[in-house]
Amino acid sequence: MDLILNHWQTRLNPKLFKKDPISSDLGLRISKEALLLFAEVGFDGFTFKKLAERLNTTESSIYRYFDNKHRLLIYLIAHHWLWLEHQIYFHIHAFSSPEDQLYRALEIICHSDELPWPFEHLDRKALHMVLIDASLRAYYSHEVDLENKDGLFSDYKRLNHRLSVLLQQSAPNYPYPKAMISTIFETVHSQQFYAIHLPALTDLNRSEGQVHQFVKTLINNCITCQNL
Amino acid sequence: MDLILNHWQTRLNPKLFKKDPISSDLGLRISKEALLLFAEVGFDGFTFKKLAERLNTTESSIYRYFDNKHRLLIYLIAHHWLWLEHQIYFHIHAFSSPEDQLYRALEIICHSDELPWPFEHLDRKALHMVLIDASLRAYYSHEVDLENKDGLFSDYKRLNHRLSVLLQQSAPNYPYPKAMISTIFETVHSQQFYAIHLPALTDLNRSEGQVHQFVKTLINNCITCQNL
DNA sequence: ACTAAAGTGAAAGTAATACTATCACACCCC
DNA sequence: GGGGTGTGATAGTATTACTTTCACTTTAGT
Repeated sequence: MDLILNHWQTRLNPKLFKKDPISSDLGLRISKEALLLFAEVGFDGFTFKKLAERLNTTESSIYRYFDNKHRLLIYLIAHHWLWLEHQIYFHIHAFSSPEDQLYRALEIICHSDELPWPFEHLDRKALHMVLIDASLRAYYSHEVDLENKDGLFSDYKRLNHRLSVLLQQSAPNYPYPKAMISTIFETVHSQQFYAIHLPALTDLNRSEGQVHQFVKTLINNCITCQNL
Repeated sequence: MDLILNHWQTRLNPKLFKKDPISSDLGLRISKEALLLFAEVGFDGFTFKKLAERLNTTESSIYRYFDNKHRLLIYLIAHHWLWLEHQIYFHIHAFSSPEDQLYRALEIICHSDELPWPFEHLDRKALHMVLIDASLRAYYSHEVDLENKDGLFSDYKRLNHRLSVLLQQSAPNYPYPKAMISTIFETVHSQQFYAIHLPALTDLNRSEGQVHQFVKTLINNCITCQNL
């Protein structure tokens, strides 16, 4: 397990943390419990103090690992993008056409819940809820530019880029591949958020199958309809 | 001017404020300056104290009008949805087919910058920036459910509903009209956010014309391609 | 012109948050 | 047995998000 952890961990941007959380038992417990706490009380309700109490440790100890709760959130979410990218490239290389690859990628994105999950200390379901409820907080903050400069979003951006390329190859005349892919990533979470909290805004329910159908149609239309 | 203001103001949900901001000079100054401050420092940087200083008044006076900065933000943004809805229905009734109506509505949504603007005390450009930078904060909060119950998002939801109906009429076989419309509303702002802060995620620039092209293609594909 | 009510400003206070700093202790590895 | 590394405990600061109270002024009603 340490091997797996280290393999993935080393691919995370070190600027996400002050001290590598997998380098110690406390670090692992912090990331594990932080994820559960985020899922439970949301981004606004999350404080280092609450987290410290749950772990029978102190705020100062947590601050040794993470600058603030915002970076901690980005750190947790980065695991999702990193793993998603790996799974996508693991599963699509068998397909030869970029189109088939893209559709397979969409399936994986929409059913990420059901994939194997290498980070044993991070609860998959909790991460999924956090992605739905709080992932937008990860980049819609007043520190976006700074954090972007530090490369904190590079995992997400790289994945976005790779899928854009596939879309471009599948639909050479479609002019907005990047915008389409980022829209899809956002949509996958926001539609689930709506399904839970603002159901008037969507016809989808929380089942990922429906979300998958929705975004598949989006892509399908890009590829088959070239009537601009 | 008071007449115009009152006409629109009365259509805003009174739960958005504790005391009607247009009922007094201070109230008007608060909403006016709050908008500018939001645009300047973002949601996180915004405090009632800063606002009070700018207005040469006190925090307690502001609290007489608004419960907290989050509701104040929703209050400001509600003006946009209300006015957008009115403009859309003013401009589309000349068209007979739901399809034409929908396309015209898209134009209006994407070029809302250039519409006349009835709220003289609220800076249109600042509101536009706030929509791009902070509008997601309006509903992605840990109080969504409560605020939704209070009807704070009803203007947005109603607009969403009306356009969904148009889309449904234009593309009777398309199964996800609501999801498509909410995706479009979100996209119009988020793609502009990306263009400014995370340009790797989009091929659009900030010009609303490009955003318009992008979402028009989305709708166009729904209507013309029925290959599900 | 007198009164009551409403609106505002000033000041103080509370609880919580987001940190930072210091020191003592335990442990583990040469 | 000494020197780092990791942790816990305590304390402290600045800021935020509010609430409360009181005094003052303007306004509205008769």
